[in-house]
Amino acid sequence: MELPKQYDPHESQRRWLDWWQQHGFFHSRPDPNRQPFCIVIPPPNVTGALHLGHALNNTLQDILIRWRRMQGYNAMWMPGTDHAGIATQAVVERRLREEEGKTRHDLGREELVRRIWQWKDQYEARILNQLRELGCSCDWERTRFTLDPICAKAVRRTFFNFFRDRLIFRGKRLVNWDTHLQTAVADDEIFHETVKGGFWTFRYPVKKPPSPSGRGARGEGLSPTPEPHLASGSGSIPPLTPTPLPEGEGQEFIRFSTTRPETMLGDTAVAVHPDDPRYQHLIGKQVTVPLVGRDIPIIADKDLVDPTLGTGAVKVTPAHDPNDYACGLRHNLPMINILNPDGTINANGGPFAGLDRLKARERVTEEMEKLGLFDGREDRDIDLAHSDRSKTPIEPYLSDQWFVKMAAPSPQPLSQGERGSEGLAQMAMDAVSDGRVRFFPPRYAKTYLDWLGEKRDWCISRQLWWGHRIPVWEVTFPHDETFRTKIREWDEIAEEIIKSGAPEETKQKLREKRQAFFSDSTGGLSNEIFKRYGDKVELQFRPNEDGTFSFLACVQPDCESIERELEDVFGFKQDPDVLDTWFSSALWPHSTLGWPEMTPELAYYYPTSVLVTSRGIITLWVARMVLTGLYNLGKIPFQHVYIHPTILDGFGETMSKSKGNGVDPLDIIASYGCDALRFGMAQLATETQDSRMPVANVCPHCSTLVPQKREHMNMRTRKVTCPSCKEPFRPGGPWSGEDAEFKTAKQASERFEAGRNFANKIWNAARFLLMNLDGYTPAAVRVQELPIEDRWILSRLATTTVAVTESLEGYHFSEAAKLIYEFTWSEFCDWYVEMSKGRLKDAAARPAAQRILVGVLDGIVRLVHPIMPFVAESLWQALHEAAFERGLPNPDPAMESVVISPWPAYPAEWQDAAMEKRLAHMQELIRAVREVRNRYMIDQRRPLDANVKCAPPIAADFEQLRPFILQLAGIGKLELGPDVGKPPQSAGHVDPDFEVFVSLEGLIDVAAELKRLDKQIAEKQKHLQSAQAKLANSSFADKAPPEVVQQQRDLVDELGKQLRTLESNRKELG
RNA sequence: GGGCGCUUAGCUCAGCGGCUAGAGCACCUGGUUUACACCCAGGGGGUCGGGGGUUCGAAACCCUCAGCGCCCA
Repeated sequence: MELPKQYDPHESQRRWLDWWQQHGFFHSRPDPNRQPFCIVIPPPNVTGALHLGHALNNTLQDILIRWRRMQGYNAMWMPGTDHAGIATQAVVERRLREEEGKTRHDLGREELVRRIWQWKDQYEARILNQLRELGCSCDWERTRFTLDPICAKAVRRTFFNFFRDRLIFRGKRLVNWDTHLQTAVADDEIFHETVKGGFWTFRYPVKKPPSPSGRGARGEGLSPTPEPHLASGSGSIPPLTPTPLPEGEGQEFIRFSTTRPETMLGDTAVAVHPDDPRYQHLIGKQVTVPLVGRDIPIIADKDLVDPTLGTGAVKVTPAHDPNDYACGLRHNLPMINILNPDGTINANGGPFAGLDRLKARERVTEEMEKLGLFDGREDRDIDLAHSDRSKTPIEPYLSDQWFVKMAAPSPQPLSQGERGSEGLAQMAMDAVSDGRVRFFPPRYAKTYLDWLGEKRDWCISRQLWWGHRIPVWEVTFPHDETFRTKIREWDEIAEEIIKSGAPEETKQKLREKRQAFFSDSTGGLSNEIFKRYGDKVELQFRPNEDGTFSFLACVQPDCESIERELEDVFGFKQDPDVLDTWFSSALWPHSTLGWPEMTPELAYYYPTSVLVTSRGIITLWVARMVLTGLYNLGKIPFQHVYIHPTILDGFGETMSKSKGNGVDPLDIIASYGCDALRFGMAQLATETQDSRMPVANVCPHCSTLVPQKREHMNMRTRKVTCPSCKEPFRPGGPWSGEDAEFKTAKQASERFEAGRNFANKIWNAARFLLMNLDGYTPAAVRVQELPIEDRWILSRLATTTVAVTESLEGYHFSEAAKLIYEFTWSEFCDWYVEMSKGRLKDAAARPAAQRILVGVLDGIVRLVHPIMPFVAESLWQALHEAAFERGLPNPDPAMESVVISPWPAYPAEWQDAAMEKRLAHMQELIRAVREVRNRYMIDQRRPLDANVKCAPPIAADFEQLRPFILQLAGIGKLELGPDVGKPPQSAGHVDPDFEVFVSLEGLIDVAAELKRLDKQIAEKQKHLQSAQAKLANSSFADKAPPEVVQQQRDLVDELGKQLRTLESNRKELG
């Protein structure tokens, strides 16, 4: 049997992808007799195609899955995709704008969502295909999507339970508001950019007789969390009539600076540092906000104010700045919202209402100047938050949002999950602190714990149309004092009960109390709802800012008829918002397995074994999966979290399709093959955080790699001239469509050459074997009976196998790849295969040599399979023909596919360090002779004579290895032994255990040889001196471990000996 | 501002208290020996970012400075 000369990765990919699939090797079923190993994929966004970052993430998962499958685990890799709410909607909306000039409002909710589903179908297919092409051994039959009915049910159930347990609430909160898209965006959906701005200084007049204000009363306190006092609408704040300024001497002012003058319209305090002597006398006094005529207090706040900055006084706008917001909560300040959702000033801005905020900024400044209260402006660079989606500046904005409570006492009696009196965040922190969930590398646990430790409530609502719609229906009632009191009473009772008591009993009590309340209240509606739907509907009450009240009804999953009745019969309306994408992703490890149904899959595979992801989403995703897993099931979602590096481009920038530096894995596969891509991915998975991957454009005319330059990114360059063939092309990037004039380059990176070459190397090693397997007979191998070279390679194989296994256990993918590469290339191919060539021609030695060759190659193919499955399968199948029964130490009929073959493990006693040293002597000897031959440019075919002076045991080894030494070093006559002399004209090499002299009669260049010897002597002397200096240092001998001291002594002896030899050689020459 | 990292050969990276600091690519020399030129043999190339400290001993540990990246404010 003969293989082609070169490995063809594409042919291999074509053959095995379908074949694996047809044989169902990737499908797993629950089997109580086997141990599961399960990974859920981090579901890629359907926003766009995968890039190399995904290739890395998924290759590593596949390596783990394939390896564990070989180890006999029942391995299951759950695939799927994520709907990626805002990102996907934004992409579709942008296309709508560009291609049809329409907005989402032109289409309407239903039609827009339909279009996004179309987009999703297209990209989901593309993504899943990319994963298949990467060789991912996912259990494809189980593929899920975060918006599919199975996942939706889990979302509904979780939301309902949270709602029932009072862990979800609606409140006014300061959010990152995208005025362009008119939605709140999460913290991770914004980026900071320094822009040119200003720093204005103003002054407010201090009122003389400080008037006690009635403002600042507490909120109603009916909501599970205290709400800040909300003041919006002209009813609750003083009239917007500019007050005439106090005249005359003695008028005091307080000066402050701001980067956003328009926010003065919403100021509700001025803060100073409590210890600042300049302002002591002003604390507690009032100032007037001139433009709106509002009196506000001067307060002391040590957290908000840094007395060393600016004037030491700070205006406080709680509704429009995060720090001010916190201050407002501390001091119970009113929160005045001055913005409309589109970023224009609302009615609270009085005369400025209707102006865009930037226009208002100018106008406010002008008006203040007219009043003589403007003290100048300076230029300043401002670090401004921008929306990732619309690229417009973010406004901190007070709006209605839904939240999950992170710190509240978790009312466990009502939930099915784990007990945790400290709240959801603490529960998730404990799982990592006590080691139930382990991070690899461990330092990433800090990111997780620090973030959860802040226990910030999780804003889960998004003003979008694409996503899981919030399952809450609302109906509003007018203000009614009796009703209000009743509700408060009921609410207090409910609170009290939730905080204490045993599960079932409590639930029952709560039902009774509620029943009692409903039956005698004016809430005939709620009474009716409760009677009709029981616990299918969870009702809550909420006082609104305007004095009205709302019923909020959360409906259990699978109750569509109830939802319809609520709307049609009772006049409820569903909340228009959808849930944050991360809400559904947070459930991924159990929703994909069928929760809330207790499916066989959930019982068997959960908790999963390991989660593989990048550090960017430890907080957003990993933490929340742990949290919901514990809440919903009382169990962690995964035992290990492996965090892999982030791939950056050659300039150290993160890869992204929009920049044009994000490489499509299919481009790499096209250039180098999938095995090469995967090997490259494994290679760069070290413990570092980032890995650079310089990107090149592949010239579409001549395939030359043209390095990407910064100016090629972001579609800034349309034409590049190939330096090799001089033809023009367009560099790779986020272009929409083809260019009429220039072909567009694919992208590549030479870092994948190593993998391509390695695949070819293994291929050719196998090719060599297969050409020499005639007459192969399987037989058990008894290591004691083998010659030195066989024992050496088996020792190396056994040692490598253990090391590879340990590397994978510790998620050291790069180490595993390196070990397999070095063993295969530098030991098996470079030495063992070379040594075998003679033996294969020797009828007596041939059968044993064949067995070892086949056995070792079989081991290599298995070891490399998780990383390079295609070449592994090709060779596995090729071996079937010539050596169906194979394996060490006892041959067995081979498995149908390498995918299901057992992971190698060899007898520990095969590992023999002494044997490895003995062969290393031979390698050193051969290298020395080759070096002399190269240096003197002696023809490869001309035999050289060599004398080797060494102790008898070493000579005995060399004697055994004589045929290999002659063959590999090209030696004609070889003298061995302790009494062997140095030929008169010769070049040599001094090793601690032997000296070798190559006879160079008639060839020697005495001057060159002297020069070389002098260099060697100088090196040895330098080394000897440093070793002697160490020993001369008395504290070294005293404090260093004895074996280290002895090591140095031996080194000094050895170097002395070598020096004497070198010097005598020199003397003979000179 | 806080945190996590990074800075080692021309490039991309290993090494993370003790042999003369390594690999791949690139570079130089020589090679059509029927496994492989995606190859073989050999070679050159680094005061391990700067400074200070701990230690018998530091690329590695600590401090500090400079530069870079990311995350959180």
